[in-house]
Order: sequence, then C-alpha cells, then structure tokens
Amino acid sequence: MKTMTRGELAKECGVNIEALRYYEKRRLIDPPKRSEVGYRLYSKEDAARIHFIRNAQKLGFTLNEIMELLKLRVNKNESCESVLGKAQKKLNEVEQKIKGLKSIKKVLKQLIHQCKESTLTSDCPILGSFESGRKL
Amino acid sequence: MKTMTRGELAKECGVNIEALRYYEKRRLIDPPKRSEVGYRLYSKEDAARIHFIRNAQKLGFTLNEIMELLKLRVNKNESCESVLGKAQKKLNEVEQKIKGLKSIKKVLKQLIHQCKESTLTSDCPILGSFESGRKL
DNA sequence: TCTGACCCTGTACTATGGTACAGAGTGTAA
DNA sequence: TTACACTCTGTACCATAGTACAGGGTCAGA
Repeated sequence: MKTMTRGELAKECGVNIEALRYYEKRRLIDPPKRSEVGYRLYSKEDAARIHFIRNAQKLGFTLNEIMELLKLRVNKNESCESVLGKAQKKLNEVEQKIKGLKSIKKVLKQLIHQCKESTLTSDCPILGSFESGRKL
Repeated sequence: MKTMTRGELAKECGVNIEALRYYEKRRLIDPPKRSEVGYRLYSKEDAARIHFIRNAQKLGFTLNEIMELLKLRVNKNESCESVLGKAQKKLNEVEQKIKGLKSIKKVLKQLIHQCKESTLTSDCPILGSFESGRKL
C-alpha cells in the first residue's frame, strides 16, 4: 500500500509537520509504521483522521473532545447506550452553539441593515443582545 | 446607582474573580470606578458586558474576536462603510460556523439513530463522515 | 478591638495547542 | 562524493486565557 512520509502527510493535510508528532503524542493518531531507518510511514487512513481532527477543531472542539468523538464508534468494547449518551450530550452542545450563533447572526444582520440606512447611533446593538446571564 | 465589588460581580457572572482583572488588562471592559480606598466598583453595564464575553466565548470566539464584536457599533468616530465591512466579514464567519456545526449535528443524529437501532458494527459513522479533505 | 472575609498590586504559574531548534542520521540527484 | 532536502529525537519556546499566590490594606460583626 502507498504510504506517505511525515512531510508529505503534513502537506496533504495542510498542517505543520510538527503538529503530526504532537497528535501522535496526544494519542489522536496511532503511532504509524516505520521504515527500515525509522521514518514514519503514514497511510490514507491517517490522512483521513488528520482531516477529521482539523475539521472538528474548526468547529470549536478541543483535542480532548475530538478524542471523545473519535471514540464514539459502535463496537464490541463499548455498549451502545454509552455511545448514545455521549453522542446525545455532544449533539446538545452543538445545538446550543448553533442557537447562540444564530442569535449573533441576527444582530449582525440588524447592524448591517442599520449601516445601510446610515442610521447613526452610539448604542451597541451587539452588546444589547447578550446582556442577560442566561445560558447559551 | 448600585455598584458591585469585584467578588460580587464575579459571583453574579459566574467567573473567577481574577478573570475580571484579566479582562480589564485586555481592555475588554473599561477600568471601573474606584471607591475611596481603591476598590473597584462595577455597574450593571459591566455585568452585561461580562455576560456577553462569556457567551461569545462559548460560541468559539477568541477574546480578540470578541473585542472586534464589541467595537462593531455605529458611531461618529467610524465611518459606516468601515463598520459595514467588518460586520459583513463577521457575519460570514458566523454563517460558516453555523454551517460546520450543522454538518456535525447531522452526523451525530445519524449516529444516535444507528445506536437506537442497536446495529452493532465496528465502523465509526462519525469518523467516516469527516475523512475527506474538503473544507467544512 | 480583633478576627475573618474581602480587596489591592505584582508576579509566577498553569493548560492547551502547537512551533522552533539543535544535533544527529538518511536519501537523492548532479 | 558532496550538497541539499528530508527525517529522527529531545527539548525549549510561543500565544491564549486564565489561575494562584505573596504581601499588604480594608471592612463589618462579635
């Protein structure tokens, strides 16, 4: 099977070469096979996992959370209920985030509308929208 | 007007007392008035701003980004076009975030559905859905 | 008036997620 | 064969966002 060196994988995934070693240390990816002289040899699956990690990061998940997400797989070692619980918790978090972002979006749109109408004011509409202490 | 001490504000907003000093240093909140002996005296507006900061953080904004959001107000000192540009850029970012989160949400829902059907498998639907290098 | 809970400042330390570098070996192409 | 790009390890450093003192002053109730 075709393999990649660390530099190649880094390029393919658009990450810093050192980040790959870091993810390995953090156990987000399995230690890859090594060449005769000890060079890391990565597979397509490794590339897929790196892409997953980066995508999840962009959405605000921490590496610990990404670890959890990656462990959310249905297998013999973990009961389905346990996976279900984790997934539902994560889903809840995601839904709350979407809700909060939609609320920010609304305010930004209002602001843009105000700008277009040249309505000068010194009030900050953004601040107004989030004054409350309610949970997002 | 009723004021709060640092400890009271921290409690009210559910933040560490030291974080308030940190936000002040980072200029996310204005330096509050001081009592005779130098105690910080916070207003309701300060509380609102702290709530805003925390809420925005939960949505994945950095303190620098929150600073930008807070500065997005229409006033005499800044031309409307400038605000418009910034607001539209921010709106774009927010929309991208929402899109990404919705995509994660979909996958989580699928996973939960699979779990409920008790379909035992060693494939990870989450992992599979994000293998590609495509942008979220 | 004294004790404990609060506040002040400055500074040091922490966790997260990398990033850079030193000193060494390897691989390839002119 | 030599030059340059790449890899290895370990370690040090960085930014962000706090958190935790130390050493001092203040306030309110018993």
